[in-house]
Amino acid sequence: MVSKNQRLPREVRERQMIDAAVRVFSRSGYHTASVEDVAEAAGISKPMVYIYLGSKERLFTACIHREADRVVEAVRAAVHPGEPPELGLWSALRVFFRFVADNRDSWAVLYQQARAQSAAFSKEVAAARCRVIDEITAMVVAGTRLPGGERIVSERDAEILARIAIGAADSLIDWLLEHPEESADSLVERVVNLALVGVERYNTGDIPPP
Amino acid sequence: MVSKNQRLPREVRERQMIDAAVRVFSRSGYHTASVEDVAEAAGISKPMVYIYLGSKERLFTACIHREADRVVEAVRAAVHPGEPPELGLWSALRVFFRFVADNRDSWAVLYQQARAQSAAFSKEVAAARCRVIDEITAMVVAGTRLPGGERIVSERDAEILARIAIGAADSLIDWLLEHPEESADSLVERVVNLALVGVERYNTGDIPPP
Amino acid sequence: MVSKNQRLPREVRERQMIDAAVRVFSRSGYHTASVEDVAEAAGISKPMVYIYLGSKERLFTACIHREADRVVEAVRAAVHPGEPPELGLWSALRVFFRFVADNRDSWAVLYQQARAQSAAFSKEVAAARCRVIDEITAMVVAGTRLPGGERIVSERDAEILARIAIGAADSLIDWLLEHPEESADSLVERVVNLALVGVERYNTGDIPPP
Amino acid sequence: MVSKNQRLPREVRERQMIDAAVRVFSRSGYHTASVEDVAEAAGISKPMVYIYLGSKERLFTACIHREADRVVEAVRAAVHPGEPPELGLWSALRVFFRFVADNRDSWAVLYQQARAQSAAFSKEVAAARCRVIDEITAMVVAGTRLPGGERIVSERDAEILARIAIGAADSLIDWLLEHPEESADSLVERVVNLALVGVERYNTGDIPPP
DNA sequence: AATGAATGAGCGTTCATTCAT
DNA sequence: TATGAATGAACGCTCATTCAT
Repeated sequence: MVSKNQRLPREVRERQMIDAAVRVFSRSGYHTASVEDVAEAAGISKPMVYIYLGSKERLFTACIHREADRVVEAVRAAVHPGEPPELGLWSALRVFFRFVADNRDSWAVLYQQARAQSAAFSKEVAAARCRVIDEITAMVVAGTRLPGGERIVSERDAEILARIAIGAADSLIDWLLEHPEESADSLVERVVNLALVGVERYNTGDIPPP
Repeated sequence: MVSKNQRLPREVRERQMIDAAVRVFSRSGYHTASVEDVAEAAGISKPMVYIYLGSKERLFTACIHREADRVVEAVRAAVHPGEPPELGLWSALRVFFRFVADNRDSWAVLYQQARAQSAAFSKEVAAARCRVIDEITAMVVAGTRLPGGERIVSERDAEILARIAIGAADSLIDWLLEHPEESADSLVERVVNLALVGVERYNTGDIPPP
Repeated sequence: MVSKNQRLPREVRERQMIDAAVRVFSRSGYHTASVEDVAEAAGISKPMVYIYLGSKERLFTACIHREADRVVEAVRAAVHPGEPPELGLWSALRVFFRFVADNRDSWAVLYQQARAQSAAFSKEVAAARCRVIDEITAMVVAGTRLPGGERIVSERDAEILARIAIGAADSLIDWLLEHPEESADSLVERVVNLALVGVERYNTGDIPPP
Repeated sequence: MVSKNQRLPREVRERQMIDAAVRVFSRSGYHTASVEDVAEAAGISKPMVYIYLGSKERLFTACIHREADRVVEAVRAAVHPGEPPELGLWSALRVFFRFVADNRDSWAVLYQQARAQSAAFSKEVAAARCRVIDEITAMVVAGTRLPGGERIVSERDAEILARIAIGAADSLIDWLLEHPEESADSLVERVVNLALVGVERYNTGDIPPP
């Protein structure tokens, strides 16, 4: 660990703190984790957290903001403008799943911890979470447009699909943890295949439309 | 409000407490809610909670157990033995979605709160949550069997489908809260239609297999 | 254990309670023991204690009174009026030691517990303890009178001797507990012999008067 | 009173706390005294006690350790290596009595409070108390050796003598409290004289060997 | 810039005590 | 007579937060 009492530029210190906070909040939960725990994990003293971030709540908010930025960025980077939209939808979903699988701490803070706290906890937290949802929705909208540009799913349905994707990703993370022999990619493969199986069965008349 | 200091049999009081606890834990989160809050919501004094349930943790565990029982029971009741399995799958899923939508507090405690607390919080809580997942998995397994009895999805894939259903239901609950004009049933309708749209597009070649 | 809900005369119930209380207070200490513990040990319900004794403090006081009576009685019974006083002193001391050794719970409540509570705990407790001290003092006074009736130790010195006897008995009880192979009688034998050794050494000049 | 919120080095504060705790525990008893009481007596706030000492039990243990050190040190300092053992015994006893008389709070905590708590309270407390007993026993052993070096009392009897000394000192402290006109020294004088009286009477045949 | 020292406020828990039956 | 049901009050302990250096 780095030696104590180092003078570091504010920006660096702040990143250290948020890194530590994401890790700690993810593993212990927002309330169980103490500010002391975070400071210790960041290798600094408690008052530093207050000097830089102001309060535990603001520290948590900062975590949410940064992690929301990271997901949004990852998803955006996966949608290539020139690409045929359908492929874009699938590859973007793959990127999103992979992000969730590869950044469990980030996701746990952003999604599970943020939701478990009282809804009125912070308007800002809700807003940041919304940005992620909106981004995924936008991705779905883009990916479900026909080549000609017409929509085949309404805005509202796109939202629903986005939520399903998010919920599925969140829920499957637990499953991944319990099955270490699977990877994020193999999981996506399975999900896609399952969709195709469904399609097949409809085609063959195995499944009657409900 | 009923007059205080009523002498009620233990069984009744205990149910009142758990009812109140589910409500309070769901809205404030496990750590934010104090035992006093729960007692007040149940119309009794704090020591009663300890006399009957022993500790905050045991109170929470009791909530999880009871709510897990309720979901499992609801899903089981929806699977009718004589029915063709495919219909069974759809109707059972519908029942599950409706349960989640109609019992937001129960679900929030059972799923969101239970997950947000550190995994080591209580073995029992994890076990109770598992029972729900297993039940849904069993339902999916039953519903994805061909009429002849052969399986078309592996055990593992059935688990994945169950998780997707759970995650989707959980995630869509937020969406329902933000769209009060929709009902659980109309939501399920949308989800089913979206699935069919996907099928259509595959059939027409709009969507290439990924 | 006796069957519950028996109607017993007050006197009997009260004795049961005090018996139980002495046992419980002695083993757990006054504050650590709860009224519930005492009630349970007596095979009755908590409110009974309050109906009969009124409060925890009064229950404790009752214990002290009864046990003080018992010591006083035991010591008195050991002092036979006709007996030459010197023999009386020794035999009474022996009786006192034996009582302490044979009634550890009583003594622990009467002496150790009563002293450890704040001095202002109860005037009555102090008074009851005083009765024991006074009784032992009287015994010492009687035992240190010359055959002719003249005193060889002052009232004040008799008090001191009594205190020494009490303190020694109390302190040696621990020693007895740690040496189960010794009995109260063998211990008294040792103490007496030690006194004689001291005398011998004075006589032979081994020990210079301090 | 000193102004609040003084920043003092840990070592100093810790001593203040233990000083206050000894005083408070001695006067109110371990259970009756609250940590708040101790904090107040030390002129600090409650959390400080926990930051430095960790728990009420550890605070009490710290008191026992420190006071045991003090008695042991006092007794050791009184035994001068060159001195003839017999004189050593008497002077060391005198020092011990004086210590007990001059440090009533210390003694009450070390002996009375420590004993009144359930034996299972803390192994450490029992161990610390043992150190005192052992020290006094060693002193008695040293003081009852003949000039030539031979023993005249067995190890076991030395232990008994030590217990008697301790018990007598403890018991006589109450007597001293009730007779403020006496001092520790005058009390020791009385005790020694009483021993001599006994010797005289044996010599003159007034007291028959029991 | 950085931290050891310090505290106000609150929570989980217990217990002596009372009420209603 | 006897008890299950119920509570007010207090205590041990923690933690977010601030002050003084």
